[in-house]
Amino acid sequence: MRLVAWLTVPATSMRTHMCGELRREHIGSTVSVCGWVARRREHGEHLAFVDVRDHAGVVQCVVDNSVDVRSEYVVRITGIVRERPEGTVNPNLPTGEIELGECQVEILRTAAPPPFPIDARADEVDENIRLQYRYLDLRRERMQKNLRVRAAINSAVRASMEAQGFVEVETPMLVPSTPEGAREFLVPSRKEPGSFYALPQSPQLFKQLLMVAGVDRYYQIARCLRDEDLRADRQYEFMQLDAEMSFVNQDDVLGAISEAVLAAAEAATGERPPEIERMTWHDAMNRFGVDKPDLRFGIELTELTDAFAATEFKAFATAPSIKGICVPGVAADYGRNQLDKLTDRAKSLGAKGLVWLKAVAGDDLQIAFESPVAKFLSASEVEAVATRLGVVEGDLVLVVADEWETTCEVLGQLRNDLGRPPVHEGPYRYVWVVDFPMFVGRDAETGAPKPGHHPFTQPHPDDLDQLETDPMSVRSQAYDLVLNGWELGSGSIRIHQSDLQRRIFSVLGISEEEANRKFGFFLNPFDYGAPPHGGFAFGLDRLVAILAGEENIREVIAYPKTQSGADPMTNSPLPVAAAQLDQLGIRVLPPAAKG
RNA sequence: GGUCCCGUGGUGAAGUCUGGAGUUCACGCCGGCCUGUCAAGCCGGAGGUCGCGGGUUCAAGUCCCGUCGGGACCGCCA
Repeated sequence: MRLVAWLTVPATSMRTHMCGELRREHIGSTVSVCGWVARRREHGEHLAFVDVRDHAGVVQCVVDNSVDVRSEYVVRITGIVRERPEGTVNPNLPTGEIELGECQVEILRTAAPPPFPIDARADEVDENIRLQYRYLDLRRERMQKNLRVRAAINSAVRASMEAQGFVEVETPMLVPSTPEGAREFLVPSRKEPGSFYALPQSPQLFKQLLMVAGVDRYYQIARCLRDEDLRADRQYEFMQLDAEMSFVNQDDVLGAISEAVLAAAEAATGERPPEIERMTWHDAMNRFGVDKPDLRFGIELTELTDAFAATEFKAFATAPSIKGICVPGVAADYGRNQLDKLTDRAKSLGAKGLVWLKAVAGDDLQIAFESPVAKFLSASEVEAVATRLGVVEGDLVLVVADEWETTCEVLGQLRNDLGRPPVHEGPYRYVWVVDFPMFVGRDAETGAPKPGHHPFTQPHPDDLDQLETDPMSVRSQAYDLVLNGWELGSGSIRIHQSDLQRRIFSVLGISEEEANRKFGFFLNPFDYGAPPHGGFAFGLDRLVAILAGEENIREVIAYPKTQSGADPMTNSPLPVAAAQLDQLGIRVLPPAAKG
């Protein structure tokens, strides 16, 4: 973190320095600082220590105790920087070697006692109260840091994109409602009562049309809005680095976005991460059981299907896919009760069951397993599990047998449950997940394949032949960027050829008439000359949160909403006056009667 | 739409399982003392509709039902 940059704020008519920037080198100079009273320590009639805080830090001011300053008063203090007397240096404070003496105190504004302490203790305060008094919460060092990490990342992203020839174009906030995708926020039209704009869930349409327009490389730090339920990593409103490029292939896009992400990471942490590795979707599922693998820890899924080819254990005998994970050293921590809970968890994730094996010492330095199914396992099967998973005494082995995808998903979730470190721990592990399947699942009614990314994604060139014959095996040119198990964002190479687009619609079971009705406004402009193009968008809130060591994106958003979508500070959302609704031609239904 | 956790002076917690006077602890606040502290110290004080509503009971912060608010997750987020 470039803390130094935060300390150097130009002097104003009221202050010469920031509180937090004063050091030994300033000894002897007369300075003025402005800020909030962080703490006051009184020592008799004529001595008090007042810690004054601004965003750069705190400095101790020695004042006459007759001056009545209290917590969070806004003050301007003029004094002489001097060395602290021997034995009174505070090594815990960057300004701890000096203090301000002979202080003149000017009270710029008195303050009521804050509802919670403006320091690290507020980390424990009910989040609702922090949000209600967000302006006080933001006054704290942690939140000031988060705001500034965010600003540094935004700035680095802009610089990187511009250095690569991207041009920032702003797209509208009032856009048409689109039939597919996330639920939208609607904005009523006053001039056309009954008609509505939508707030953009992303600038997708507009950025692709900028490619048709010949902009070549577009980017925007764009606000996106989705009316879906909120989570630790999801808000109604969030920011994306949105980008689109012409005359490119997948490598070109990944290269450009990698550059911006690495520049952002360097700005936030001071260290440029190594080149971002790539992994196919299939590898990610096979080894980690998720399409957003957290590479900070092991416990990889290990293939066991062939080892049980001739097993007597019925649940394993017929399963298409058998895999296991080995959680090191925790066998003793899991009693029958917790193991039952793990089994329930596996079942709720879709598995038929879960086999657990505790590694214990066997004969001849061999590993043996303590497990309800141990008696069904042959010596060679035990040997295979122990060897392939690298099991040592005290490990807990979990095995799932099911369809390949279910086996992977269940074990992947258990792997995260049992092994995933908190976000602020360990290295940053970026990974591009590529070669996503073109189609995921089938429509329950029509049986047609459903698009994995969106219906305008280019299939993988090697798989074009299978599009009609074996659509589920077709890979797409869609890709995700993942950091420490969080999906930062996704993108794809788009279809710019009308014949290929028609083939995709046909596979999806969308008629030409329906395609025109639903997507014509988007695709017809392509007939005027769409260049080959592709793009990407990633969530800045998530990137900032991880780089700031926060588990929750609310901590890196100045004014976030609660899980129910409310803002405790402004009390929004609120009812509006009837006259306002009349003007918009809107009538609100009474709340539905509860049954 | 669903599952789970939480709600006690301004703040954080204990008390709830096993009902018995608004009880306790820390911080903050107010007043006093205090000339080298630094989350100062010492003495004194004020401050609560135990989220809200209903029920059971001689008696409810505590048990039951409902409801509101907050959080984690599933669904959802092409």
